[in-house]
Amino acid sequence: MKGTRKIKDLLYEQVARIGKVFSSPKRLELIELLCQGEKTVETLARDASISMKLTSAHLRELRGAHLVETERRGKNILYRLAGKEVADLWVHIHTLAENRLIELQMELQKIAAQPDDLVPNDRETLMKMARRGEVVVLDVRPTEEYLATHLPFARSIPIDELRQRLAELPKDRPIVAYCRGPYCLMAVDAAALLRKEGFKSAYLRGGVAEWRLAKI
Amino acid sequence: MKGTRKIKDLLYEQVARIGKVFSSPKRLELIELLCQGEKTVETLARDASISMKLTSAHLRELRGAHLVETERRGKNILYRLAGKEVADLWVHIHTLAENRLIELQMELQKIAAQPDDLVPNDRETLMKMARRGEVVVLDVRPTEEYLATHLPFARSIPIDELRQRLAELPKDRPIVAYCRGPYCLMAVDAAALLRKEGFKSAYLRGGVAEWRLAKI
DNA sequence: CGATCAATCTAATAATAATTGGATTGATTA
DNA sequence: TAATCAATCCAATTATTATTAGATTGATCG
Repeated sequence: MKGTRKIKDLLYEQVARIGKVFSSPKRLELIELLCQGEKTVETLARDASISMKLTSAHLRELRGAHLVETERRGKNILYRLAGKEVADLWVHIHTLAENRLIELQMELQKIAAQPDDLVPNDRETLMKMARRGEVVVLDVRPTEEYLATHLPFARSIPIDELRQRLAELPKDRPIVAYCRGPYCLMAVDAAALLRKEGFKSAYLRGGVAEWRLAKI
Repeated sequence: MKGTRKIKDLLYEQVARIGKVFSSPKRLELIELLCQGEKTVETLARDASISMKLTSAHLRELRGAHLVETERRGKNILYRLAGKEVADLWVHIHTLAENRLIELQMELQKIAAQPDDLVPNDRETLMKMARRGEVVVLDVRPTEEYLATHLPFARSIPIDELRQRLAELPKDRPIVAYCRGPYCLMAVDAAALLRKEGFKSAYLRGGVAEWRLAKI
């Protein structure tokens, strides 16, 4: 009742350290990238379109909050998330944002490749269909990310190679593309391309992190 | 692939708006208070030990992110969370913080009233015992908060009145106190007092928000 | 070993956010 | 209607953060 205030301030202060990490757009993007698997600073910088110095500074923050771990591999330093719960929190935060911020909803709607690039709504039936080969689940992320983890039954064709490798895909069954997550846009582009080429295309909004959390 | 960057920045920017709200200790405390039910600015300011102006400013941020709603009631303005998901995210964030930050773990350990003020670990058995009257679940928050929501089978004795009302409690059965959450400390104080007075006391770390989320 | 590369550290500057004081709004009460 | 109260708005002043530049570290490779 008396000296409680100082303790409380200390406790909330600590929790806010975690919150701060999620308060910068760039850091959020880095976290989403790390959800795809471990990466070097260079790769992260390139994928997030920021300088290496700035990337390094942001990663420093992440490390300070114990949300990522590092490991030296030769010349490079690999970063990875310190646990699945970090990916989970990212999903929780962006989900809340999508629920609450009309602005974000509107932006996301604009992105939708085509009104009828239908997003299969129910994961279980999608998996059932994928298992039976009634749909093709297509991972359009870079190969390394596919190798790190991917959805069950997914095939890998990185978005850059898609145009050249269209022949590998069937025209009679729907092709469901996915990428890193709802802000990645590779899957949207892939779906649009496929549709233009006469395939039955669709895409998933989420990536592996969203999928994992939904399964639990 | 081309003008993607601008869109991405916009999207992450939006999500970061939510993250920013959770990046300030004071705002976190306000959120936890709002998890207990709707409150006026004055009440929030008092409970969080900050000036009304500053409280108002922080609440403005919360409102800007659509995480709280307001309603005028006579002279006062009531604030409430805009949805359960907001409380959920608060729980998710502080849980991650407790898992990742050793500093926070240490602080929380220091608080523990007594090594043997055992926290009943399993919610279901606790509820079973409460239903049968084998334990007394005691809500030590202010009465208004108890009225807004409380745990099943809980009795209300605000911490301020506890010393005067000890006679209402049994000495033969354990008394499990709880309050707003792990950073509130009222339950710890209550448990310490009860123990000193010869009761079998314990306390829960979580409050109603933590309980709700765990049940789902 | 000297050169190169990936990444970090340090310090400086630019951009944002927190906090406080003074004036203002909307509702209530004398 | 004037006085009061709760809360907000506005502007100014302080802290904190983000970002960039320059020097430095640790590992590899010729």
